[in-house]
Parts: sequence; structure tokens; C-alpha cells
Amino acid sequence: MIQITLPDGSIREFESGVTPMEVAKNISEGFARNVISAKFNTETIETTTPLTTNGNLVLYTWKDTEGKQAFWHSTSHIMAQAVKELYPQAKLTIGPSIERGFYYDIDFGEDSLSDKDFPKIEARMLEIARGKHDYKMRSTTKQEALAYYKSLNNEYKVELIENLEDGTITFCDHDTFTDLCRGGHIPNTGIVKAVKILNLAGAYWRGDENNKQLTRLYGISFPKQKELKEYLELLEEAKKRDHRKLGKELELFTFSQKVGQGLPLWLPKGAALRGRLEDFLKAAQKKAGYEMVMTPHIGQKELYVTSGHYAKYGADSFQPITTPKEDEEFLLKPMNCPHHCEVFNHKPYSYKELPKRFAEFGTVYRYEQSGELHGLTRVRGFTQDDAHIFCTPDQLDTEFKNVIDLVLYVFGSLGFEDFTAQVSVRDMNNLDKYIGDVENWEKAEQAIINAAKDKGLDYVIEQGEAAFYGPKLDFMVKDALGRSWQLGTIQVDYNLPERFNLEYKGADNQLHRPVMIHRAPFGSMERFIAVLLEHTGGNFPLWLMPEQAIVLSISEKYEKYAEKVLNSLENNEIRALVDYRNETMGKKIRDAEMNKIPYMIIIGEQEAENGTISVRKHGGEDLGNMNIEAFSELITKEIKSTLKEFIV
RNA sequence: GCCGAUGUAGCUCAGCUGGCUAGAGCAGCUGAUUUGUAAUCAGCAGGUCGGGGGUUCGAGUCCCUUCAUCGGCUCCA
Repeated sequence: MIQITLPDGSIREFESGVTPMEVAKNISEGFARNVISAKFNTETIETTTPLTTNGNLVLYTWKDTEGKQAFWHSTSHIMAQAVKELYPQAKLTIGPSIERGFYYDIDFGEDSLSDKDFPKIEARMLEIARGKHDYKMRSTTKQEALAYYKSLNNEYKVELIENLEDGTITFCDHDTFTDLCRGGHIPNTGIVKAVKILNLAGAYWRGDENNKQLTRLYGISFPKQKELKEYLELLEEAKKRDHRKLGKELELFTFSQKVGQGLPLWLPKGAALRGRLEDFLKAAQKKAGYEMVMTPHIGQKELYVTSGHYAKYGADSFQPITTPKEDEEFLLKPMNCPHHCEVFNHKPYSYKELPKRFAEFGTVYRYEQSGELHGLTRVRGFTQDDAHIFCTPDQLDTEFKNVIDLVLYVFGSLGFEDFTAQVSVRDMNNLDKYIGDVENWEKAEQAIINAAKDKGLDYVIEQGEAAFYGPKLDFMVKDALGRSWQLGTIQVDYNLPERFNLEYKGADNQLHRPVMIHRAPFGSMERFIAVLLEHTGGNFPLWLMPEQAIVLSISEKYEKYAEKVLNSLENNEIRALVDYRNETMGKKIRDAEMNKIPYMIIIGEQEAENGTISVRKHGGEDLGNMNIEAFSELITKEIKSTLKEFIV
């Protein structure tokens, strides 16, 4: 007999060899019908895997993340079978589940697939699913596994198996299909009722661009047709929040083929919005002891040779600007740090004067690969809300934590509650990517981890995501489609102070090297506004709105009164405009709604007589009649409730 | 940069297997209407069908090429 501990802490006894499905049935038949996957101790297993020792068992249904993973991974086997039947020469590689769905990377050889081929693959997948074939795991020896895939001429699976330990190799069979697989399947294919191949993309074998590019098929599946329909509708809804679409509709920014790829043009409303964000941060930074500086958009090539950026990125950057003078070369600045180092270098500092915090909304230019450009989130010319803090090693911890507070203040003020704090450290298997000595790297990484820990941040550590000169603490936020973007970033750097020979006079009358913190709470104005657009759907907090109120007069008769109202609003520092068009009230309201203007001020005979206004909120709520003072108070109150001051 | 898709008026889209002067709605302009909480009516104007080359008696439609955009991969100082 073995003892199985369930998640509620209860312990049940079973014969050795009992399967998770049998345990589920023992709990309840109804529950067992929904169980599709299981975890024993720390290992994901099949619902048919015999249990032979005491341990903790968790049973998963579709409602659990783990259940979905098993479901989607199992569907990738079905897709692989369908593809293999339709394209017998195709070589399968890997097919994991992902956050939402699954993919399979396949080498189609000479064949090229397009989305027109999806329906027939989907049709065959559904046929296979309906066959209710059991997923059966089977152990095999390394030798047999290698022989099998060598006979299929599949060098990819051979490579995978060669890296596996003999004795740990398993295959999964269902219907006529076999795949190398470590496990984690649903009981049978029949549970999959709806499938959709979403898109296809090139993907390099093992994620290395020097390797062959395979065809990756992305798909998703559900236990109910209805859920697929709902999912596709959700995707459609998300597209409506796309910042590129909203930016166009709300006239915030645009792009021009003539100006160039990835070079955004800010329209008046967008520029005003962005200016307001900058003012918001400037106010907080002033309190936090930052000083604004300004530096040029170009710098001598030598500057970036000194910083190390030229060696690392020179070849892939906008190429040097030459001048009439021979051998003179300038680079468009790809970052502000070297300039700020030279700002620091303009005079000697005493330790008593540190930390120095130099801030600048610095526009930088980076020649991103054409395929990387993406609306405002990935561009070739953008403005960082940059600052560099030069401090003594003793001050690093406090300074770093203060920056965390500032970032949290910025995020909190703009409603970004759902972010991930990511500590980006070196790739330990690829250390020659980084400059600077190991000791400083370790100090810097530890400083960041300690600060994140002390601040109570819920952080994850990502290997290989560090910048080449130092580790970072990045604040990641997702867009409407669930893609993660780095917004705020804080970086510790021992390296540039060295390269620029920065120093200060210590209490011991000796020269010391300062430590540098790079930081940008927004990250870049462009990307931040893009993600903010997707989060708010264009309904920004009132204090940010390009237009806070619009005056709608019922007919031209009340034009004079409309003007008067506009004046009073402006006197109360409310950003407003008047819709003077000869249109019906219904039409004016509709247009104001579509322009997402927070408050509509309706005036007619009644209001003109009493000197009041009638207020309608965006979305339809009627706030009734009031005077301008009451409205102004309402606005002030709303702004105060979302825009808190930064307290140092 | 790589794989796949897309590109028709300011915007959203129609235009079947190549065949009369390329269509619609919204926005715009003109006029009528003077309006009470999500589209008043009528008329007008607006397009070298992303650019270039080719096939054809004939190309928005087929082919090549180039640019841009979209979904991924790789990259992201």
C-alpha cells in the first residue's frame, strides 16, 4: 500500500501501481471526468502513470494552468501528426505548449507553407482528435531512439536525443503517431474539441540565427468550440486597443514613409500629452534631488569608442556623420550616458557633493533591424527619460532604492499595477559578451538583488538579459496582446566610470571612483505612451488628457454663451474646446464619445438663462446641471485622486 | 536581417476566375435644417489601385523587383 497526499492535506491509501486517474475516480467520478493532467511531487506525469511510492499528488483540470499546458502540448502532437500525414517529408523538431496555446517547429525542406494551408491541417487535426486515441508513454533506449530518427532522416531529433541521458528517453504514441517526448499529456485526443492554427513564422533551430530557419506553426485549442470562439473574439477586442490604431484615431502620432521607418512624428495632441508626462516626472525628480542637463544629439566617434559602445554596436548603428574636415566623424547619439559622464567630468567633485543626479529627456537614435520595428514600442528615434546618478559606493544601496521608489511612484500614478520586476543578469555560459571585471559584476548584481529584496519587490531573475556593461532591474508591462515590454529600467554600472576616468575626492583626501546608476522610469516616452494607450484604451487619466471637456451647444443661438463657458473653463485651467459645428446634439455627443473626451458640457436655452452647464461624462453618465465652479471642483478632485505628489 | 501575410480616396472596406469612364460608408466642402444626451437631409468634390519593370489586344486583378505595414524568429546599448 502507498499513501497519497492530496492538495487539501488529506491522505488516502492505495495499492501500489494506482494511477492518478484511479485516485481521481476514488475522489469522485464527476471530478475524474474533468481531470486531464497530474503532478506527482515535483514531476508532471500522465494520468495513467502508475504510482509506486508515497507522495503528493495534484490533479489538474482544464481550469488549471498546468491542465491547459498539458492540453495544448497534447494538441501539438495532433498537429504534428496531421502535418506529417499531409507533408510526409517534413521533419519535426520541438512542439511545446506556451502561455496561450502551442507551437511546433518543423523543417518543411523545399516546401513552403502559407496560411492558406491551415484549414486542411485543422480539418485533419479534428478528425484525429475525434478518434479518441489514448496518449501512451513508452520508455526506450538511446540506441533505439537514435535508430528510429536516423531511419526517418531527422537530424534534429537525433541531435536532441544525443543530448539526453540513456534511460531517461521516452516516446509518446497516439493513433499511428510517435514522438520523442518527456511527457505531460491529457488522457486522449478526444478531449480536444476545437483547434485553430493561428499563424506561421520562421524560427531558427535552437533559437540561433546561424542555424537553419524552420517553420513554426502557432496554434491554440479548447475543450469546447464555444471557448475557441470566445478566444478569437478576445483577440479581436485586443486589436481595438492597439496603440497604433488608437494613436491614429486620437491623432496622437503618425509615421511617414518619406521621413523614414521607425521615426515617429508627434501630432499636436500627442506632443501635448507627452509634454504633460514629462512635466509630471520633472516635478517628482526635482523633489528627489535631480538636476536637469541638456546635451547634443551627436557626439564625436571617439566618445563612443571610449564608452565601448562603438566596438559593440558600431557596425549595426547609423553610420558616422562626416564633415568637410577630413577624418572628422560624429555619431548620432544612441544613448546619453557618455555625454553625462562628460558632464560629470567638467569639474572635480568632493565626496560631500555626491550623489550628483543628472537628468535629461534625451533623444537617441538606434538602427534597429527593420523587422523589429513596431509602432511606438520599437522605433529608431526615441526619447529616454534618462538620468545618471554618480555616487560613492556607500551611497549605492540607498540611491538604488530611492530610484525604485520613483519608478513605483510613476507606475502607480499611471495605473500600472500589473508589472514584473526582472533582475537581468549575465549569461554565465557566454561571459565574453560582457565588459568589465568579474568582481564588479558580482557586486553590481548583488546590489540589485539586495535592493529588490529589501524593497519587497516580487522579482524574477533572467539570465543573459543584462546590458553588456552591467546588470539591470527592469520593469516589464504587457500590451493588449500579452506581449511583454520593458518600460522602467535601473542599471548599476562600475564600468563607464572606469572608462571615462571619473573620480571624486574622498574624506581620506584620496581620489576615488564613483559608481554610476543609469535609470529611466518610463523607459522611453514612445514606448511608455504606447503601452499606456493599450492599457487605458485611450481613456487616459484626466490630468493627462489632451482635451478634458468639450462644450456642445444645442444650436447656433447659444454660440455666445458657449464662448463664455469656454472662457470660464480656461480660467479654471480646464483644457476645453467648443464644437461649433452646425450639427445635432446626438451627432456632437457621438463624435465627442468617439474622441474619448472625458466631459461633455451641454448648453441650451435653459443653461444660458441660468448661467449653468449640463454635464455628461464619457460613457453616458448624466451628472445634471451645475455651475462652472462646481464643475471645476469636480475636475480638480478627480485629478487629485489619481495624481498624488511624490514624497521623498 | 530571416519566414509568412498584407498594401485600392484622409479613415474603414468592396472590386468573382484579367474586359466598358475603379465603387460604397464615414470624414471634407456647399446648401437646407436650428436641433436637449451616441449618426438630420440633399448635392459636390476626392483615387497615377504603395513605387518601378514585365506578360497581354487589354492589368487594381497575372509575373518579377522594390518600399512600407502586420504576425513571429533573431536582436534590443
